[in-house]
Amino acid sequence: MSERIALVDVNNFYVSCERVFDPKLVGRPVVVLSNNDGCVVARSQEAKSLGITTGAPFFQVKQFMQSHGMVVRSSNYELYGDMSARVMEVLSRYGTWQEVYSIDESFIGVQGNPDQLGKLATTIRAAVARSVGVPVCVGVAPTKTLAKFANHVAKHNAHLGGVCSMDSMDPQLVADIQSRVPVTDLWGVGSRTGTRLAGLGITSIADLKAADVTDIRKKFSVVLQRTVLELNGTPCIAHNEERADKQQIMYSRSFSSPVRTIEEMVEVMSIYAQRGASRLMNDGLWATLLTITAGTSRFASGEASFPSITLKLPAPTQDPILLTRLAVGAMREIMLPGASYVRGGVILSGLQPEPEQAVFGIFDAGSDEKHVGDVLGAVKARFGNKSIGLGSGGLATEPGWSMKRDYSSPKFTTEWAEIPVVKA
DNA sequence: TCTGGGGTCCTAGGACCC
DNA sequence: TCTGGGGTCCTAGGACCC
Repeated sequence: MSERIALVDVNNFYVSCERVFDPKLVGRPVVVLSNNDGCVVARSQEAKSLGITTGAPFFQVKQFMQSHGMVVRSSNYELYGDMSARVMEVLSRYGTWQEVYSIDESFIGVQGNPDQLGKLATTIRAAVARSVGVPVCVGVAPTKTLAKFANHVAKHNAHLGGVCSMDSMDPQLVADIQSRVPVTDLWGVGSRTGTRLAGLGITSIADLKAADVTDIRKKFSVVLQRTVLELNGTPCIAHNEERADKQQIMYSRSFSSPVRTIEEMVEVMSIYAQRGASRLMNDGLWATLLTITAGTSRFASGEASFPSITLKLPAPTQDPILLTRLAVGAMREIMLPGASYVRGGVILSGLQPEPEQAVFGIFDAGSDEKHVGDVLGAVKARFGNKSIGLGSGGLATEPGWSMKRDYSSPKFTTEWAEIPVVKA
């Protein structure tokens, strides 16, 4: 009986979600695009085989995709979020603890001898397929870093049937694989660190595993030191079973057409600040810092401008009126009129639970202004997000810069009007 | 013409205090 | 002319992740 960690993740998650509701997509090359239909963020195996890369700008590969009969979808985060919750619920039944690590993957604590662990991994895979309908891979190992690695092995070796439990593997085979897989494929080693490691002759996972930990600590960081320890079987990355409280809430989007005037940017900030305030209320959090940002395209030749400023709020708040007023006022000051902004954002940080003394708006009274937020929230919950808003945030028609989603699938699971109809 | 969004953790350096 | 040392808190920026 040993304690082990399983890392379960959904294969090509967004594409797999689309396929659940549109089985015609099975077996075909499919890609899902980022917000604003900007670039490719998810690809089916068939699309990967045709050479489509993650992050490829859509406009560059559009022709190629059409000529190969690829299916394109805009991202549908409501659908993916709902499907994610279903997968996580199933996984929670199989672990002694669970840490939801991202929208499509979760660590869970598992126990057993090598034989039992292998069977459990297969059982989990079948359970998710049966109750949610998406394919997963399972990696089982003594540490998180190794569980990630095992998952990687499961994914890249079809004959393993989507599971890989390190306890059942021949150690020599593990060593062979680790000497072939580049160190940058490892969880926690990105391209920057990879370049520096290469300078020291460390290019494979096996090289890093054999490196001197104190030397790594000195030359790099405690983060990479932990990775080396974990590769050698010593768990040292803590699990956060209960969701750690959020540290920040960000609402940031690129625009479908550039924003150049103060009037339009005021509209953007007004809407984004109100979205941020709604999220604060949903999460029961109050912000003490407000950051606003905007940016011109990094790919354009025109005048570059990246205005950004952080304001200390007078007291913890979630008030949409105050946040809107401050965001709009600050942006007026720092933006460069005439520059072609392609994105903007509002970040709320210094988050905390309900404070004893909160500030509500520009008046001193308090209760009435708190009321405004509550009423906005209630109306949105009942009639939808676009039903009400303050100032420019209440525009009934979409502004010219708002997000483009030309290839969206319906909200199959979260919108009554869009639930699929089954005819028997 | 058109290149995503939302997070986390760690570190270095400055301000401030005794 | 000489000009400590140690601690905490905060922030900006780097690196990474999906």
